[in-house]
Amino acid sequence: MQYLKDEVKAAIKQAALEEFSKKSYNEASMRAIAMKAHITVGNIYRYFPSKDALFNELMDPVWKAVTQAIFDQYNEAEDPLLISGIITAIMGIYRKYSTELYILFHNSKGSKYENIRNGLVELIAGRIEKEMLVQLAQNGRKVKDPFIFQIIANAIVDSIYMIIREVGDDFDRVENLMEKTMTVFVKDLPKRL
Amino acid sequence: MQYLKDEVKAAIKQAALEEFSKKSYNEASMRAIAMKAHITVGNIYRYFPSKDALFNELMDPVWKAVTQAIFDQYNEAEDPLLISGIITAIMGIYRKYSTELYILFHNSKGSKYENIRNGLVELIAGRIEKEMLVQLAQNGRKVKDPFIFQIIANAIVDSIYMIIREVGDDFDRVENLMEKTMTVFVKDLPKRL
Amino acid sequence: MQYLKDEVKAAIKQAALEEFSKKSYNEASMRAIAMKAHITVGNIYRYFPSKDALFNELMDPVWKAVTQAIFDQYNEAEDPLLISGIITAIMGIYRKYSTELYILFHNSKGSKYENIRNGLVELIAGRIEKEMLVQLAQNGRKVKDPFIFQIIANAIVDSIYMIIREVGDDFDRVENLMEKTMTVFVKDLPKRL
Amino acid sequence: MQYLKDEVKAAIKQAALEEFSKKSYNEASMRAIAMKAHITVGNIYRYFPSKDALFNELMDPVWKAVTQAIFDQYNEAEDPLLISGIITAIMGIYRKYSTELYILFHNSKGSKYENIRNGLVELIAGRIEKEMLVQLAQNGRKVKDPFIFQIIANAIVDSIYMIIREVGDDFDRVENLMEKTMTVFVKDLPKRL
DNA sequence: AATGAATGAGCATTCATTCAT
DNA sequence: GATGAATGAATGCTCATTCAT
Repeated sequence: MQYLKDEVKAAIKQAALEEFSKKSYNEASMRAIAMKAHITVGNIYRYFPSKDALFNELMDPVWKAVTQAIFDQYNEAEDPLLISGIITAIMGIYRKYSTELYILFHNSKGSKYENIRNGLVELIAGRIEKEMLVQLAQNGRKVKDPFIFQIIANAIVDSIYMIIREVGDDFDRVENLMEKTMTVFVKDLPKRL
Repeated sequence: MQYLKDEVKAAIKQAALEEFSKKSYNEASMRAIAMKAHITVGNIYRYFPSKDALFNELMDPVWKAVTQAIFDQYNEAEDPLLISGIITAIMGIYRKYSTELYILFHNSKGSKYENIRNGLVELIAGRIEKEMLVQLAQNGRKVKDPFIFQIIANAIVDSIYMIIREVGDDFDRVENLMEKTMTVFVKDLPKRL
Repeated sequence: MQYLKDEVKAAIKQAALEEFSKKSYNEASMRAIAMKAHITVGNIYRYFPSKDALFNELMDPVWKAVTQAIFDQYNEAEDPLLISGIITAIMGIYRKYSTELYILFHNSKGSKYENIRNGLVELIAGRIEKEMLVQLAQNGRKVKDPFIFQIIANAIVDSIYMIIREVGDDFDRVENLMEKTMTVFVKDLPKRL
Repeated sequence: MQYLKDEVKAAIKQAALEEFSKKSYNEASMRAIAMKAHITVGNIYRYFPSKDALFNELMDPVWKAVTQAIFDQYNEAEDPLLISGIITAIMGIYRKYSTELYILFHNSKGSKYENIRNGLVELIAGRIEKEMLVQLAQNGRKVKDPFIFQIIANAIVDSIYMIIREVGDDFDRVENLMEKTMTVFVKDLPKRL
């Protein structure tokens, strides 16, 4: 009866994925997941010890991939194209785990993942700031309010998500838009700061 | 006793505003609102038939103002400053309803207001596209993928969100960051497209 | 409507007292208490923030009285009748809180009070042991297994409870039996050790 | 396949014995018993129709032995050594069913066995009373309040409980403490009554 | 107009028991 | 004979809403 178990577990994960993409971790309900999976609430607990564990099992691969990408970027040599490495990494992740990435970014409130999007934004903002400050200093200029780096980084993260969500499987188009977006946001950035 | 009634209603709305700006619609509690308004729970229901109605009444003016701004922009004559008109409009709304705007942008998930963001993005994207296509045409250039306008518009709206969320009540700083953001994203945009 | 509230609170406490004298803290059910009090579960929580708090409010006076008695005994000068002070104190407590004392001694498993009976036994055992070892040493004798002091102390505590439960309001008889019990258990104890 | 069945049944009983000696009837879990018996939950129900039935089948022999001992003592000729006959009987049972006796005494609350303790107390109290009254009568003395016999009997039973609980499987120590307890409580009892 | 006590459905989680295989 | 997946009622607790006063 092993195949049945696998089927049910898959059904629960699928149902949970649906529920968590509509409601945040906190608002999602185990009852709703059970209903979507056509099983009883109690039975979910044969497969996952808790709501938390279920959410974590769903998020774990994306979380690992995203943190790995962040970690790699921290340790790699300076990249002339700035955050392009991160973006490539995230695109790879999205291709595999589109819904999970959406949940991780938008509906993880209440779970241990709720700050990962911020982490990514912080990382990118830090990268941009570092680079820009160097370039601006060469011309004796300053930045009035460094919060602008957060804004740019946030826009980048959001754009990545939007492109991949809307353009989906057209790999070339995604790549083109990604490149264009980076150009629009960061090319000659010092001139506009 | 109409006078008293108005006072109480105002107190409830004020208290609700505070509660909804700290917690999302679902997480906010009628008890907490009642306490903040120095009123009993039951009494709220003499003024508002439900939590939903209270939330809606709170959001209604901002919602109207924002949709009005969108509508006006759609119908108005071409603005040489691009989307700056919309931004100005939003800043006007923000000066009047900063908290409500914050709630509308960040805590309206699940309510009927959650799509107002899309409306804004569409409008701004349309504006940018129109303007840019004109300018590019003058130089005989084209845009490969017009989706980039959606991305830029989305980034602008998201930045508004973010600025309001993080900078909050410091009106001058909000204005400065708004301006800088617009500069970074759209100044000399044709050159980067 | 204040009197009503007091009535309901009293009803809840009464119902809880009944439930907790039949089931241990862990096994007792808030639903059962609600039913006995002819109210809904949710309403209990208007009066007590948790099962724990309800139990504690019930047990607090007895607990304070018992620990006070223990504390007093620890600090008082040596009493020639050994534990008679404690016994008197406990008798006083029982007259006021018979059911609560029963619960405290027999049904507090799972609560923070679950070790108080042991504490009392330990205290009395320590007292007896101290006294006996002195007396035995004078005759060059020893005690083979000091666990016997625990047994005697336990018997004393249990007897106190039994006497008061069975004899109840007949103060003189309780006193007589208490005295007789102490005589039976500890008079000339060194000779029997 | 009767042989196999017997093995499994024995394994279940052994596992249940372990579980019930650690947790009370209510707190014990069929899952835990199944795991300890290296068997599935459902399979237990082929051997025992319910948790209750399993508990009862486990307790039955001890229960029978104890009640038999009580019955025998009631009908037997006068024993010059007072209640020592009962104690000897209980010690015999203990040697055979130490765990079951422990469960019967400490974890049978709520089951049909919870009153066996009272039976024992009554029997022992009757025995002591009878014997003491004879001895006291020889010296022309009386007992003021015969409830003291209940108290002594209760203390004895409680001590048996306690010794078994705390000393557990050290048979020699149990026997020594049993003997010492009897000495402390009933040796030269007439002198202290 | 206002109070605040009461309700009832909801939440995550557990567990004895049943039953298709 | 045995499996273990599934059930359903129970647990403590929360909260928007209702209603007698």
